[in-house]
Amino acid sequence: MSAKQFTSVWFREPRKAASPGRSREEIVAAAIELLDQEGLDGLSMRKLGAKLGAGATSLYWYVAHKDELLELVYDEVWGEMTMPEPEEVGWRAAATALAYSMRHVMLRHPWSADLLGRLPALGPNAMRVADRMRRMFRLAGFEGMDVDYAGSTLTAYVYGKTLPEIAWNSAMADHEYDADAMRAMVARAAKDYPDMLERMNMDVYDDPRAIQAVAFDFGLVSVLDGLERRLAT
Amino acid sequence: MSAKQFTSVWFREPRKAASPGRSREEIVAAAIELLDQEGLDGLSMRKLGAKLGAGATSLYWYVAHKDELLELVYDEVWGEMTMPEPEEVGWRAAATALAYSMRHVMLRHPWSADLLGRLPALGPNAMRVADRMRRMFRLAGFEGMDVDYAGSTLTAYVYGKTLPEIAWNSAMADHEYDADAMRAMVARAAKDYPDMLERMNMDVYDDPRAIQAVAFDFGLVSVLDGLERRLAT
DNA sequence: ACCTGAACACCGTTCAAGT
DNA sequence: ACCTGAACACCGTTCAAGT
Repeated sequence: MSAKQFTSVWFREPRKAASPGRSREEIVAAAIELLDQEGLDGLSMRKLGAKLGAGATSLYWYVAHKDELLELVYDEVWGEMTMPEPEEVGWRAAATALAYSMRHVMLRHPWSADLLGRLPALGPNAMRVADRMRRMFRLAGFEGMDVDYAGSTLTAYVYGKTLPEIAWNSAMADHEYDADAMRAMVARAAKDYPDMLERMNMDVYDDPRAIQAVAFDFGLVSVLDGLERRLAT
Repeated sequence: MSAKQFTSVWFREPRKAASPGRSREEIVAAAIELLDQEGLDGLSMRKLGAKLGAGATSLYWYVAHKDELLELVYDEVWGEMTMPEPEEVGWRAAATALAYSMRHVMLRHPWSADLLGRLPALGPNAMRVADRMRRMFRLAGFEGMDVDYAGSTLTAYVYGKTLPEIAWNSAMADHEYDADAMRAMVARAAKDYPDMLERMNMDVYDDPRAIQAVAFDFGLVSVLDGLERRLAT
């Protein structure tokens, strides 16, 4: 119906670059600070304006709407992801390092989980990582579209695994954590499934963070093994 | 700080079950209808009340807050996921079927992507799927915590892969899709990376849905191969 | 060129009051 | 037991007006 073309912040020239007023950089930095402190719900145009000592709506001069601001902020997240040059360490070590870096950046900025996979990743930092990842998988031996497929398999795993971790962490941060109470609750939900109840006796609920770390590595190794297997055939 | 215990709709008795007034089932059904029509942003307590011919705030008698309503709705999503009995078809066929079913349910209810991984999955339908998945991976040969790890590897992949698909689809639905314009835009973003530009000539942008389907299968096979490899060692 | 304030059309949630 | 309406404290965004 709507004839609007798809667009993105990255395709609009920023308003005059430098000059007197506020800059995009300043706004983005303040936004990230607010996000780290208060989460995604804590970022409102009004609060951000106030933080910058500006009127509630003055940000609309720099940014067409809130989503553009989020696109900007989102690319900063990509900027924090680090990864060795695949040519130097080999593809598998590079892939492992990238996966861990993605996970740590997400855990450090829990709000980023709500942006990942939802916003177009067309900023310069996202591009840099995407390029490195492509080179990594070509080095491994993938060709044509398989390079893309391998890349999205890896990122899908990392993302899909880390997001629930973040949700769990934040639910736990908002509440008093009590391993036994938790166990009792889950046991109640699982009461009809003897096979699930067996899990209750394990130490899953005593040190959830440690378990999460082991689980992440287990899956990562599996995914990389699976990709490696495709190269062999 | 807050001493509140973690809780969930599933741990509060529903208000008197049957009886005259509205029922949870009725409310949940209306909520899903609204969600399918207007997406997550389209679901407000006021609109849902109106749809049920009730005052804006009468829903608060059935549900403590909006998140509880979402937990209820979320479990319906799990209820739509189908999966053969692993004992009958073998673990790998069952895992493949489950993965595809998850993907299809998510694509059918795009709003569910915002709930998956974010809300605790403690409802009866979620439990049923979780139990079947556990039995599936035990049948495969996993033991102890590895059963969990294998399960969360699979769901992480499906979820992490499908969510960006949904975001892409909805961005495209809101805009006029033009393969060449899209190509030009991405090319511009990738201008510094010759390796990425090479991709532009492929047919990625001509039939995105078909490519997504192939990509999903590629990754799924890889993940299952990787899990299978762990069993061998 | 940059910023402001008022205004519009929304939210979720609480709560005293009604039947 | 169930539902209502008014009220509170918020949202994103538009826009005419100011400097």
